[in-house]
Amino acid sequence: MKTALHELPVITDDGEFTARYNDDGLVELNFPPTRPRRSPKKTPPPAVPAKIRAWHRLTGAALALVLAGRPAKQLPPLVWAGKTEFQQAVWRELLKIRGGDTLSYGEIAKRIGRPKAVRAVGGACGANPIPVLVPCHRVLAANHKIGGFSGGLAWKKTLLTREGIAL
DNA sequence: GTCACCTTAGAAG
DNA sequence: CTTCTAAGGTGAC
Repeated sequence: MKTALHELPVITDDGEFTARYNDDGLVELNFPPTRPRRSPKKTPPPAVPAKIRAWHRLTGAALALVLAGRPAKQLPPLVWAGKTEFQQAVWRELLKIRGGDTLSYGEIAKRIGRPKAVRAVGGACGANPIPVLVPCHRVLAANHKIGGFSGGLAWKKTLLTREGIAL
C-alpha cells in the first residue's frame, strides 16, 4: 500500500527547507525557495504519523548542525528508492566524509571502483535528492577549484566556509 | 540516437 | 600559460 508523501517545512536560520518523507524515511530535502512564496501558511498538518514526526525532528536537528558547520549527530533513515546503484554508491561515499574534509570528483570515482567515471560522479551529486545532509557540497574539483553546484553555487560556498574549508 | 552535465588528465600551441 | 579533446553514467528530448 502506497504511503502518502508527507511534506514538512524545516525552519532554519537560513530559511525554510522542505522535507519529504514516505513510509520508510526521508526521501527528499529542498533548499529554501529563492523568493519566499506567499505560502498557504495555514497548512493543516493532516495527521502526521508519530514515526514521521520523529524523523522530522532528527532532520531539523541534523540540518541545523550541518548549517552551523558541525557534524550531524544522527540522521533519519534516508530513502533512495528509484535511484541507480551508481548514484547510491556515490552518496554512500559522501556520507563517509568527515567534517572539514573534502574530496574531489576523481577521488570519489576511484573509491567506488569507477576511476574514469568522474563526470558521472558530478552527475550523481547533481541528482542528490538530499543536499546538505548528504554533503555533496564537500566535493571539490581536482585543483581545489570549487566546481559547480546545481542548487546554486552560493550555498556550496557558504557551507564550505562554515566548515572552515578554504578554497 | 543525441546532447548536456557539480570533471579531469593530457596533449598541443 | 591557454585551449582543446576524450571519456563515463544518466536523464531529457
